[in-house]
Amino acid sequence: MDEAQRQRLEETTRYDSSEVEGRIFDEWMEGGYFHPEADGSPEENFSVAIPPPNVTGVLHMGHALNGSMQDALVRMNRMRGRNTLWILGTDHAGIATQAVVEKDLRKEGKSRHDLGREAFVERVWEWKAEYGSRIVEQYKRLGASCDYERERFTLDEGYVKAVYRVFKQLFDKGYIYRDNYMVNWDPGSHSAISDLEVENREVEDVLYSIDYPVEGSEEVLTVATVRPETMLADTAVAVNPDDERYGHLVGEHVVLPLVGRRIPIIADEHVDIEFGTGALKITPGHDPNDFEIGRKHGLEEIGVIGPDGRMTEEAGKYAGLTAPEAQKAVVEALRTEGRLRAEEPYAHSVPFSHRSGERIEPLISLQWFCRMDELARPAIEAVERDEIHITPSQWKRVYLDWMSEIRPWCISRQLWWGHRIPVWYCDACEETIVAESTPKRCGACGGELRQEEDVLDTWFSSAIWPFATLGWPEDTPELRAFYPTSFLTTAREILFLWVARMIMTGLEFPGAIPFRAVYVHSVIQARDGRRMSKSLGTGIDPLEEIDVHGADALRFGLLAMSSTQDVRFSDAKVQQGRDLANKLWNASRLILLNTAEVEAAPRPSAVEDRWILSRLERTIASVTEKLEAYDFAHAVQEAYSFFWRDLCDWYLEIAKPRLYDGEEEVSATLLYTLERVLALLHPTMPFVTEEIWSFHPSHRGHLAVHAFPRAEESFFDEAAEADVEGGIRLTQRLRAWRDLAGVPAGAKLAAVIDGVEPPSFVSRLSRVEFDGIGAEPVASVGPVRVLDSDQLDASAVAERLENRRAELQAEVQRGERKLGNEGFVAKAPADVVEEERGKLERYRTELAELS
RNA sequence: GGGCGCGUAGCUCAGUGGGAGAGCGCUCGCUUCACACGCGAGAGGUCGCUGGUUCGAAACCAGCCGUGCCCACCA
Repeated sequence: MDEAQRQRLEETTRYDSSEVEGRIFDEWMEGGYFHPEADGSPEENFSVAIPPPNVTGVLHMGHALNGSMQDALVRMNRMRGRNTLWILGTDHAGIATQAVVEKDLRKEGKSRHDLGREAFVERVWEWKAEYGSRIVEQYKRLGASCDYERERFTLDEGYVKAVYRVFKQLFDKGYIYRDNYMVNWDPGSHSAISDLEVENREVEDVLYSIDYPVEGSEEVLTVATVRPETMLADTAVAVNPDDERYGHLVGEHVVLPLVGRRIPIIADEHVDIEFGTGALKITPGHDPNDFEIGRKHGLEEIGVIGPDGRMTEEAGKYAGLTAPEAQKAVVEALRTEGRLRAEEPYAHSVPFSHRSGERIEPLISLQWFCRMDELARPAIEAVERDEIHITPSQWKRVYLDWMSEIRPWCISRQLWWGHRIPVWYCDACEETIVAESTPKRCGACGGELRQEEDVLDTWFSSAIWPFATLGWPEDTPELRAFYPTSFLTTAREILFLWVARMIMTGLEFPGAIPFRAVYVHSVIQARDGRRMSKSLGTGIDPLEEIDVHGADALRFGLLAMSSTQDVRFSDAKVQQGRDLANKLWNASRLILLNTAEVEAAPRPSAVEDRWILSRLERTIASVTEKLEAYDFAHAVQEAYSFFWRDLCDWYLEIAKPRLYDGEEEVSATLLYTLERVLALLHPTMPFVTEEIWSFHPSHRGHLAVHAFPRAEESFFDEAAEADVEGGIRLTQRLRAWRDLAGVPAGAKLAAVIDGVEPPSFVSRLSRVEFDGIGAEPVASVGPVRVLDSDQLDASAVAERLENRRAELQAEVQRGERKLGNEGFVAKAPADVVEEERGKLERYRTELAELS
């Protein structure tokens, strides 16, 4: 520490994160600490693939929490000397990004169709170049020690190669196929989406009962529906085969009102006899259940609603109306014809697009699918056998349950931004070619080729993130050094969407699990318990928190508030983090500005030195263990408690006289303790610890690459802990006694010791002199007999005495009752009984002394 | 409909078989020479309800009430 540094330390009584963080981050980058060479094996190295944020995204609280957790483990392992890679990148986020750019275009009064595909995609790339690095910069603000030199993007040239290789191989294996099938059509993004991108919401609809006349009979079949407009596409009415009411009608026909089409009455066990009238209209073209039933019975599939959400030509006179308009018109027409038997409010859950928020329109369309069952099998085994360990453990069950019922995945999207599906069609000979790079002409007939228009689901490319980012399918040094990665932290909402798929592709392609452990973290809710969301206005911006309180404060706060269950965002915890950073700074000032010029080393010369070293090493052991078990909340709170309570409140106060005397032993011990505390806290609070480290006499390189402490068990010292903690308790009791007896804060009390001499600090910290003479004892606090003086308020002392007596009597009663219970004495473990006896003895003795 | 959670101090949360904890807030007292983003001392809880198991339950079991999330094709 030079003169300038000393001066800065002396003058700065408050830690200012905003002055420090940018500077420190630059130093780390210049040091190149986050950019490892691709050496060594995955077993000895440590690597993490960041869940790639959307390129359109801005850092939200989920990223901040997830990043804080990953960085804590990444930094700890880097400090342990492991070759550590935290790979970062962004996801092209097909729908989201396309939507952003289309919105821009609309402001210019244009649509993507005005530009044409090529120009539009070009435009998205321009947008990406300008805004795509925003979130990466925001991760830097958090202090995330990612390898920013290896940043990847899911549409990088190399990444596209990986995606195409995967597509081709899955196609060749027969897993990927094209089919006319019912899909979730999202009218908002104008694309099919997968089952996982659909969310069900409770909706108040109207349930309409409609009479369908039975052909050649006076009977009617009444069906119930919330979507009467789809009746235009009905191709059957189904009843349960066991339904005695309708047995005679199966095989007959009804005449579809408004349409006049003759449709059969069929029997299918899917129909619930109890629901409504027990007759179900079948619309294979617009309902997933009806679709299944229709395929089973070979029914015609009619589509009356088009991809634009409007009625098609098939809908006859309703063509051109939107579905809701058609619904109104159909209901009106049915009413006029007297076919509408009933309408009643009906609450049920309805699928909505997770992307656009619009109500899903089930449609039959020609899409690409991927069969998942074969891919799932090894992915199930890997988790069952704990080759991939999921924490908290209940998510293992959830994962396995979902995987065991996995269904085909619709992987095509009717978008322009994304990986265009590597399939080419020859119109001349109807050949379909799947290739990893663009073929020139049709291999069969030499004809012109036309590429599939659709792109792949964004999650198809994120599914290969852990190995595609390392250069697969090439055999790169990165892949050899860092795959499989060490662990993955994630929000549970993408357990299926992403995590499960990475496991499947990892096992299928590189042939190994993508990570050894998965940690599912809590969701941080808004302060009021609602979910944080932009649309609700409940979001809390992590960058604002960083601006105001510092990245360290936010990181500490998020880790401290995290849990295995969802938690509400706690400003208090962030503030606790900020206070901790400030306290670290000031405790360090006390130490660094007052220690003698000695080497940092454990040099205990008093019982309190042995105590603090014991507590330090125990804390290191415990915090490390908790970090490794992903128990971040307890890890940081335990470190906090050791530093603030043990080190600052007690040890520093006890050690001050020796420190000011320039004693070498205490200086060495303090510098040693500080060094280890800084290193221990660095993974969670990297900035403030790095900044303080630059003033520490042991400082050589940066703390980011300094050794992480390993607990020295030889310093564990139960005897010293018992002595000092006894002294602490006595000090606290004396202080409390003074306070309650009305003694002025600054006054010194006279007393004598009756019994074992307490540790020497007790007298100073409690402001009680133990060499009093003359006056009469007026009270006992443990072994201390407080002597009478004019500092004492006689009535307060008497009251205090009376209160204590009452307390003790209650305690004695409790003990006697417990030990008088024969069952307890006979059945409780001996040590528990012994402890009870000891306590009772002590309380009786003290009570006797008071009388 | 199935599954998984949660209900502990005013607030946010720990605690999983032997006398209720933390942070914040609150009260009282401190310009004590690192820090008022501080120091010292306090108040505050029949651990959702009812039964059960146990010598002993906040914790284990059952039921109920309240609440959240995930999955699911009853129109």
